[in-house]
Amino acid sequence: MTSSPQTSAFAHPGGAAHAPKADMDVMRCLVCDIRNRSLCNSMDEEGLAALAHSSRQLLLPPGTTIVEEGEPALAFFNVTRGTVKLFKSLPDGRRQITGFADAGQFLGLSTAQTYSFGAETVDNVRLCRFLRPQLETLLSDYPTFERRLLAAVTDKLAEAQEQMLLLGRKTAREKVATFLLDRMKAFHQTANRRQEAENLASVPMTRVDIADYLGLTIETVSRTISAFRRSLLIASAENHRIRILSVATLLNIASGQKAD
Amino acid sequence: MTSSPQTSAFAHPGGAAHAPKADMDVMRCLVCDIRNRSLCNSMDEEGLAALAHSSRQLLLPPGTTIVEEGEPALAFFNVTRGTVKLFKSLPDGRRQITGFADAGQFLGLSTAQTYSFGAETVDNVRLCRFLRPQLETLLSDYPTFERRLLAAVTDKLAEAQEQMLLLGRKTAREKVATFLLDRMKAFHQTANRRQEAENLASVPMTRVDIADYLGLTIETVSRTISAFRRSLLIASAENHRIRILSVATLLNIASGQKAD
DNA sequence: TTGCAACCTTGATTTAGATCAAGTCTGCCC
DNA sequence: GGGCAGACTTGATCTAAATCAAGGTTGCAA
Repeated sequence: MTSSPQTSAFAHPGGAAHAPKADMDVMRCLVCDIRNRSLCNSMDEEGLAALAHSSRQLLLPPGTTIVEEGEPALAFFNVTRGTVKLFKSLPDGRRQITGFADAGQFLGLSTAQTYSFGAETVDNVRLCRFLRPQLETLLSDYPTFERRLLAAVTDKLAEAQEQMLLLGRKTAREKVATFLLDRMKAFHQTANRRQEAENLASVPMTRVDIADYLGLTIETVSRTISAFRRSLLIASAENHRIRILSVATLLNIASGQKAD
Repeated sequence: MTSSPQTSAFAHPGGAAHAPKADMDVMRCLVCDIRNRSLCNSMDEEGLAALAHSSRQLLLPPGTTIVEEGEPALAFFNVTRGTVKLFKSLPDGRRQITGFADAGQFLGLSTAQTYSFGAETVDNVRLCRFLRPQLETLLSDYPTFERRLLAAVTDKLAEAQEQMLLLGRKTAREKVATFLLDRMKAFHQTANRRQEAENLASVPMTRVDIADYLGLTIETVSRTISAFRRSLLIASAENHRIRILSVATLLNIASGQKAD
C-alpha cells in the first residue's frame, strides 16, 4: 500500500544543498521564489536572515520518508518545491492520507514528544528543515511569525474539517470531483506562470495515494476518473496533469448537485 | 437531520450571567472550576483579570446555535460546561459533525471573515465569549496565552487527522468502539471526582449526532451499540452514560484487531 | 393516566463501493 | 527492440452498510 521509503530526511546529509556555507546561507530565504506564498512572508529582511540561519535546505527524491509515525518530533518543515503526503496508519496496514503539502505549506508541528503521523515525498521535493529549539526561538523572537503560524494552523484545521465532510458524507463521484478541483487550486497557487496553469490540475501522486486520501479503493478512483473522461469533464495532459474541461459541472458534482 | 436551533449565542442577552458587574467580573476567571483544563491555565492572576474583562459568560439550553456556517466570524468561545457539536453541511442537508467540544475546549477560530462551520449546544452549556478584537488584544498582550493557543490548535489538528483515519478507513464496528473510548476519555477529563467516572463514557448526544460524527446512519450506530451490549462489552448507565465493561477489548476493536 | 412526539431499536431488502480477477499501458534497462 | 515491473483500467461478483419499514420506549404536558 505504501511505496517503500528509500531514504530519510535525517539520514540524508548529502541531500542538503552543498553551497558555500556563510554567504549563501544568509541569502537563501531572501531569494526564495515561493517565500510570498509561505509562512516566511511574515518576516522582514532581518527575520529572513534569521530563518536562513535556523534552517537547512534538503532536496529529496520521490518516496523519501520525512517523518515517521511514532518517532521523536525533532523538526518542523517548510515545503518549497514538490508535494509531500501526510498519513496515519492502522496496525494492519490500512492507511489514510490526511493531506498533501505542496510548495508553500508547512508540516511537522506537534505538541507531543513524538509525531502522530508520517510524511513522505510524492515527487522531487525541496524543503527547509527547522529543528525544534530553533523554531521555538524564532517564534519567541518574531511575534509576527508566530501569529502567521497560528493563522496557518487554523487554516489547516478548516481544511481538515472540509476533508472530514468529504470522507464521512460524500459519494465516490463527489469525492473525486472535489479532489480534482482541489488539485487545480493547488496548481494555481504554486505555478509560476499563471496562464499555463489555466484549468490544469497537478496530480503527481499514484492512484493508491488518491484512494488512500479519499477513503476509496484504487479501482473506484480509476473507474470514476474514466467516467469523467468519457463524459468529457476532464482530459489527460502531459506531466501528471489533468485538464478540467468543465469546472462548473465538476463544482456541481463536488457539492452534491448531481449534474453530469 | 439537525435538531432545530432555538436561540442564538448573540440574540440571547438574557443568557449572560446577571451578576453584579464590576466586582464579580474580575473574579470570574480566577474562581473558574475548569480553568486548569483550558487555555486559561496559561495566565497569571493579572492575565485572568484581563480574560474576565475581555469575555462574557453565556448559559445556553440544548439545541442553541452558537455559530452559523457562513456568518461573520465575530467571536471566539471557550466551553466551561456541557458539550457543543461542530459541523459542516452540504447543500442537500447531509451533515458531518467534525467534533464535540466538551468543557475546557475552545471553538470559533477562523482566519476568514466568515465561519466555515456551524456550532450548536448538545446539552446545557456554559461558555465564555470573546469578541475578535478583544481576543487579538489578549494574544498580543500575553505571549504565553498565544503560545498556549497555538499548542491547542495543533492538538485539534492532530485530533482531526485521527478522525480522518476513522472516517476513511475504519469499519462501523471500529468507529463505534473508538467513539465510546473517546467519550470515556472526555468524561475522565471533565468529571470533577475521578472515582465516579471510572469506565464511564458521557454520551449526551443523540444517535443522529453520533451517526453524523462517525459517517454512518442511525440504524447502524444503534445496531452496533446493541451488539456491544449483547456481547457484554458495555452496559447502559443513568444520565446519558455508558459503562465500558471491557476497555481492553474495545481498544482492540477500535484499532482494527477484530477481537470480540 | 392518557396522548403524543422525539428518540431508539430491530428486521427485510437494496446498493454503492469493495473485492477478486484479468488484462493493458508505459517507460526503462539491457 | 524485447522483456519486465509498476501503474492503471475494466469486468464480474460479493458484501457492509444504507435504505425502507415497522414497532417499542421515554418523558412530558394536558
